[in-house]
Amino acid sequence: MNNDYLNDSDSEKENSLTQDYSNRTIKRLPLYLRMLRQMQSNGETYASSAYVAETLMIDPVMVRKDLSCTGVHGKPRIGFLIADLIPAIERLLGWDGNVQAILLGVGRLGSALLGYPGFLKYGFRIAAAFDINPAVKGVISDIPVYPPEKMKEVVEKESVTIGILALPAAFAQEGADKLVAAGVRGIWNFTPIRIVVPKNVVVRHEDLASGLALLSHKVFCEK
Amino acid sequence: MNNDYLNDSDSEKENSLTQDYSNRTIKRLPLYLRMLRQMQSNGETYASSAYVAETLMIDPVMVRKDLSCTGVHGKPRIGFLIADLIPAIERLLGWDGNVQAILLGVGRLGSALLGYPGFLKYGFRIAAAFDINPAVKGVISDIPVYPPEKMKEVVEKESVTIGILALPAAFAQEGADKLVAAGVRGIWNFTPIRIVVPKNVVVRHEDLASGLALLSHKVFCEK
DNA sequence: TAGATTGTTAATCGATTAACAATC
DNA sequence: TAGATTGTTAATCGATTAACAATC
Repeated sequence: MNNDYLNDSDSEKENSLTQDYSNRTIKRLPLYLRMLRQMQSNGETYASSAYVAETLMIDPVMVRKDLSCTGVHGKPRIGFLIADLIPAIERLLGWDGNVQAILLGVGRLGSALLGYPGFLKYGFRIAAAFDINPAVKGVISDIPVYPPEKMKEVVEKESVTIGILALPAAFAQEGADKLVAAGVRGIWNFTPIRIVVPKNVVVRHEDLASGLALLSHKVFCEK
Repeated sequence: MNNDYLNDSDSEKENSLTQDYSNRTIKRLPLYLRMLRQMQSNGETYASSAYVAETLMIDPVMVRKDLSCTGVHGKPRIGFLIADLIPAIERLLGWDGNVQAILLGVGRLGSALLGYPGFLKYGFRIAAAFDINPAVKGVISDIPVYPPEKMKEVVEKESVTIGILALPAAFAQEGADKLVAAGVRGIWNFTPIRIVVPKNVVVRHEDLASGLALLSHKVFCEK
């Protein structure tokens, strides 16, 4: 059974026969990246797994195993060369190029995502946003908002590869279809709907409810 | 090693000796809940695991196993009584009472969360928000915004149990300390910082970067 | 050298999937 | 009864943790 759509689809196989990094490793890489960048801007040259592990509260063995996926080798008694590690992680995440994205649905969540400055750190740029409602046409947070008809044109002109779905649930599948038709290769889905897409399109389902479920279950139902 | 802080801390043990539902099950429960509510509002009485599984694209065996945690028993050839399942899931998630929450940091993400109407479906209510910046004082999306000094007072008066952390990274730990001092029992952390809290406070780290990492790795680095 | 750190292999743990019995 | 569906036990798979060898 295919579980790609779930928020934490850590258990997939598909075409990952040769990869020796797990999904959990991939999810931790941004933590390392953020920390390493900070260390670098503090003037540090090497990072030891013990130090990284303690700061991020992760087991040091896991840190070494995760970092070994980058291909960078640490030096015993010294640690890993930060200047090597950062680009290696970026490459592993596909964050080295300039990834162009578009956003569908400029509601509350959509606007928040448009204004989020962090995406650039991930080599990400939201090239444009789209909304059916003509009232939101214009420019929000320096990003132009167009009607959906212009989607394909923008995707082609700007080489957009990622679509962000922030529509009301009722329009989720319709929006996904439009994104696929326009030619995106990955969809970051913020709706609670499991959208159906062709096999060659990757979907990441970002579900706030599942996170909240875990938190409130632990607070109210345990101990 | 304690991994509670990670976005997908699916591997914890702690005080869950007697529980027979896994973290992954808990994360899936909101999906079932949403679907069952929709079915109920469509006038349906029973839900079969096969139908739920197909709609949500989950293995039917897993659906049955997940639903069995609720204590509700399905009837062979018929399915599960929706009217029993809904309150059972709500109880398992702690979503049956009226959970009061407060939000720290009324920036872009914070405002989006304030305006998100979905929380009420999860039995959640944001009672108040707090921000150091006096300029944002007032009312946003019908929710009052106060200076941090009022936090403890509000937590006590409104029986607040959950704190939502939507501050800039640099103030994350400071904000967490304030939430703990004010008496919340759980923190939903939207900053990329691993905050340190006493053992009796539950933290859920909601990390968009990890989701994006998985998506872009699959799009750009696989196949 | 001694000691700190890396990096790998084996054991364990948790979650999913497969097989199948039970039930209406 | 026959057949569809539930529900449980065993096998498999993936990820973490433990143990320890290798290296500077």
